[in-house]
Amino acid sequence: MINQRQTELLKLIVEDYIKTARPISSKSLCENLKCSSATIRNEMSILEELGLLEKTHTSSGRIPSEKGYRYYVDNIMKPKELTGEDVLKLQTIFKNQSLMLSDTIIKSMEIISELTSYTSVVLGKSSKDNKVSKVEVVPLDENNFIAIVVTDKGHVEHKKMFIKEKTSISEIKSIVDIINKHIIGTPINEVSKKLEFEVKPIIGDEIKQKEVLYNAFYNVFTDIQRQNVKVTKPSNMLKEPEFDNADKIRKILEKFENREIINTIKEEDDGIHVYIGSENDFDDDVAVIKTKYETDGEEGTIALIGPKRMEYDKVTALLNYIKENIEKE
Amino acid sequence: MINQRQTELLKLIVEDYIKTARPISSKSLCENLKCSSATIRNEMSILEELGLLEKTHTSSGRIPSEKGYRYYVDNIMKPKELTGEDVLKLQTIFKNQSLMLSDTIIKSMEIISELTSYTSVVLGKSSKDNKVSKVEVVPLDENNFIAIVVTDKGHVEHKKMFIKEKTSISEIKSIVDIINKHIIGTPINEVSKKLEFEVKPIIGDEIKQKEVLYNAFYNVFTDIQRQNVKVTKPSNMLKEPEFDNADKIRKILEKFENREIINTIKEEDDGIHVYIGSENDFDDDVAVIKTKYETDGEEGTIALIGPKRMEYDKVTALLNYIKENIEKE
DNA sequence: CATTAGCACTTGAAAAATACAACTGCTAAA
DNA sequence: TTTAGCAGTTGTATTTTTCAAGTGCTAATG
Repeated sequence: MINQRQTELLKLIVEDYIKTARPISSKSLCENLKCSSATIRNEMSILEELGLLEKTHTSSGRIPSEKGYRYYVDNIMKPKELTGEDVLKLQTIFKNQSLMLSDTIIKSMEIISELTSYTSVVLGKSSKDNKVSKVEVVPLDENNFIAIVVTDKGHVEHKKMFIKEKTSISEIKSIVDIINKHIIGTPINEVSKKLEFEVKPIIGDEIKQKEVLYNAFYNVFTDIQRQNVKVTKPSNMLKEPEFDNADKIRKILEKFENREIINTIKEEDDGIHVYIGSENDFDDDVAVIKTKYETDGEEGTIALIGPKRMEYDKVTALLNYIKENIEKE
Repeated sequence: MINQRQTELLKLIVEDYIKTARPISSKSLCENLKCSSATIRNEMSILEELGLLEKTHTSSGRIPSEKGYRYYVDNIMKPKELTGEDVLKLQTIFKNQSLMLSDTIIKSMEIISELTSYTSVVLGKSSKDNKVSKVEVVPLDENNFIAIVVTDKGHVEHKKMFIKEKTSISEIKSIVDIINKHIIGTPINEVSKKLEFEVKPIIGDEIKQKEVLYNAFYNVFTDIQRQNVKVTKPSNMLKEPEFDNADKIRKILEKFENREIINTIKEEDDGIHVYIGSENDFDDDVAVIKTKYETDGEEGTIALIGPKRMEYDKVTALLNYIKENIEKE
């Protein structure tokens, strides 16, 4: 454990460094801590010994180490009170009742990205609460059809079907009727099973093109549960001075463009989690703050990505606010 | 006009510079042009006088000027023959008949982006060929409904409607029936007009919540004609050495993230067009090659964005191939 | 007249040298 | 325990040096 003054010192250094991105000297903290620079230097070297501070070179001021940030986040920082202005901006999104939930989430995360000038990520998909409430086929011509599925939570998905042999709409209709009969009211995560074991056998007897049709619907149902990824403004966070290097920017950009890395954002635990530097898959200078959300019809993860030198208190408060508002809807 | 040898010289310099990104010296071209470096220097200074070549400093080799690239593109370059391998990759997309047209376009442009390591942009929207073929409302609860519109070319759009007063599905149905009666078969660009002058008056007499319902549908129809933007891998082109500078990368990145700039990609003229350096809105070191496409149900622009030092011959050939394949579908 | 050899000259890039400001660590005194 | 004072360290910015890679020009050549 570190003492009162050391805690205060660490707090000052972290918060000052977050603001300025420059190593903090002992002299600059005299006023705040009401003691001489020499005293502060003594305390600093203790914190350095503990691995909470680092120097960029022998005679430089101190910066927080990864462990220092972690200590700050876990033990020192308090979530920041949101400003009225910020709340107002977010409320205009949450109050708009004709937005679909998934759009509300995306829009609110875009706002956070703007408020913090970091980068936001939303990983969302329809949850298993969704039950199929309508299955429909619209013919385009004799070979092409559109399959549409709607769930009771308002998720709509569609897919084109191409059937080699000319097919009458009545043939299709009869299949859709069968599917409707068996599938309506089924939670989407159970649809595949039902399709396989209840619908397929029946269709098999009736229609020749069963395979294509069956597959088309199978795909629509799969798509409904697809992870949706939305990344906002990578350039935002890349403006921070730690990324003032073409190669570093390119490396991070590629990660944003790479679905696999983005999928590692997915959060399984409840609560708001902070991943600092080596704790995340982006870069040692990057921090990720994320939280799972789970609500009627939609679930996923929202995350903010920025420099390790992130305004943790503000971001934590904002994410929490969004999570609560999403989940109470 | 420039003579035979000067043309050959300009061609060699442009193509060599595109490959290497280094100024081209007179000596390095001796073998190709079968004359001494002094002769080449003489020719070079003529081309420089004409504004087709530039030096990076007094004693450097030559690089093409913007005008030099333009001359190369307009008068020297011939579209490159595509390799069998490239064609094969693209054909697997075009032959997949269960892809919707808009997905085919996006996927094929992703492939081009990969083949060239530049960045591709697709600006697409459903064309006015689309006629409304089905309008439907699915109820979620007493206050919320999903409005769905399908066109005869297979475009599907949906929107959530929130209605303050509890509304029975039969009330809604009657409106949908009216809309269906008047709107089916109408080209989407005429729907707003019809909605305003034919449907609105009738609804006004029948239902109290007309405003909200009417607006919801109005919005769905508007959305169907919305410009869709798809940008692939900005990081691709930013790997080129001319962008080896954090600030330059950030500037260009922002343009990619800014819808307004992206919308300037839109091309009105037929054919394949090249915009070099100051001719485009991105950066003096950037070139944009784009072409309009227009096909049954979908229209828009496809573009490739890369360094001014772009493989114009290859990109032109690829874009042309895509355009032709889209339009013959 | 077009071409070329030869050479002086220019320049950027890389490496080395210099100067300086901003810190720290340590010692000894309060 | 705190602090004043000072020697010592290091990065950064600036200047200097060196060097290779080119060019432009002149005069000779076919």
